Amino acid sequence: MPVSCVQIRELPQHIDEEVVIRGWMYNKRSSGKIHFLQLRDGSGFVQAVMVKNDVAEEDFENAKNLWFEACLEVTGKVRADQRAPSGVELSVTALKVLHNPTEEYPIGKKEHGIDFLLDLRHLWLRSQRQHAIMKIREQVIWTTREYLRNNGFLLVDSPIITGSIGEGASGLFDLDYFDMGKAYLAQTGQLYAEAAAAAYGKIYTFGPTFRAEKSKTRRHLTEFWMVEPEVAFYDHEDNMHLQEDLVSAIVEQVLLHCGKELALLERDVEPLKKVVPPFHRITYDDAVKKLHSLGSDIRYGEDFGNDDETILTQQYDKPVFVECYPKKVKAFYMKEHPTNPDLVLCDDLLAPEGYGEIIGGSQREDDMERLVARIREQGLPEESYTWYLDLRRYGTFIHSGFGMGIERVVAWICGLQHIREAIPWPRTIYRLNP
RNA sequence: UCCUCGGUAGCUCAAUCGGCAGAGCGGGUGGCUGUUAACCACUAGGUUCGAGGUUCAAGUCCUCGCCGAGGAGCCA
Repeated sequence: MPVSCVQIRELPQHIDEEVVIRGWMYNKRSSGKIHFLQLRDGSGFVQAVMVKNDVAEEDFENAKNLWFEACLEVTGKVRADQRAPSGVELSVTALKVLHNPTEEYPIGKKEHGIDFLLDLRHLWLRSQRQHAIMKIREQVIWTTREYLRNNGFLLVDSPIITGSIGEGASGLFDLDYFDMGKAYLAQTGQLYAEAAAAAYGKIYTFGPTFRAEKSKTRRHLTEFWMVEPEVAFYDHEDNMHLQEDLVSAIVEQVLLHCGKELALLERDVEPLKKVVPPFHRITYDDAVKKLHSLGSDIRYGEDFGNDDETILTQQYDKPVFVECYPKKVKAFYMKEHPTNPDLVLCDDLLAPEGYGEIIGGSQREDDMERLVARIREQGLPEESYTWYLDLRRYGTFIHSGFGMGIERVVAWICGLQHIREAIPWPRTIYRLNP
């Protein structure tokens, strides 16, 4: 019977069988007459044990000369072993070296600095830690899509190259677009999402967005992924329900499917287990009062600084909504508060443990007159918004939506120090490669 | 754009008051049949980011520049 090629993940189903696995050797320990080859194939990790007397002399000699990250095809018998972290080991019977590097692998077994690792991001992704983060990122995205699909949302992606501007002229990347002048990389899909909501009711966009702001913090990337649901006939209240439901579903599914990854990241899961609806709520007005009592010098009418966000989230054991900000610090499309014209019907969702804002949402202004007034107030070019105003001209409707930053959610759930580990190829103001 | 900190071996970092530039990991050689960031012995490895200055003497002090990190602002 020919020996079958299997993935490392499947090894427990092949105990006492002889199999072939293909992968990379990420570490090796060796005695004079026994080699321990640590192998990785993307599906899992396993130790291949090579005993001198059990293999051809040439194979044993070849193993001795392997460099880290050598690509191997290993034949061996699968053996249950309590000493192995995964419970199985491979007793090697034959070794085929598919590629043995001739240079030292630059990423060592001890710690490295962040700059060095980011320069080697293409190799760094091979590490167990980065693999765990990518797995959780995938779970976050998958659950988001699944949740929205199961709840009747239609995916209607927005363009990445746009002619008109989104929320304002600042922070946009521009490029030359044939003979049509400047085009811009989208910083939000929201205006398009509103058009899609008028067409199909419950929709969402999901894609990369771009901010050219020179932000230099652990919460910022110049390119990041955002999911933006937009729902016809949802008001501010419905909107927040949707947000807490979605975030809770994401955390629940990560806890359910990514226990190993969270453990590898040494993430304390107790705070995550508390992430169930309803989330805490506080109005902007009350939040300012609370911050004052906690020693902040924030002035009423200002947006929160990062310190304020951190102080505020430390008061709660799960995510907290901050509602109804002053109109003048928020975007033009947010709906005016029904009883206080100085406020808007919006919410920021702040993640606990100091992570801060992961969602920004609002009910949208559906009144044509007020919306035009707001565009003029903020000095925005009215002519850029003609199609957007059509949404108020033809069957205007109550609607709400929000944007959730995927990397910020991943960074929070994984307990990362910096958002740049939450995306495969981070783009920051000083980093364009790899 | 602003504030703070940093740049020393391939990597992570030491180097006291300005007084012989070091360790761990990685590399090389040898040893070891159960290692878990394996261990033990030996060994090679340096334009101390760059330019200028002070000094008998500069990794260390001064000036300028380059690069990076953290934070502020802005935001998801």
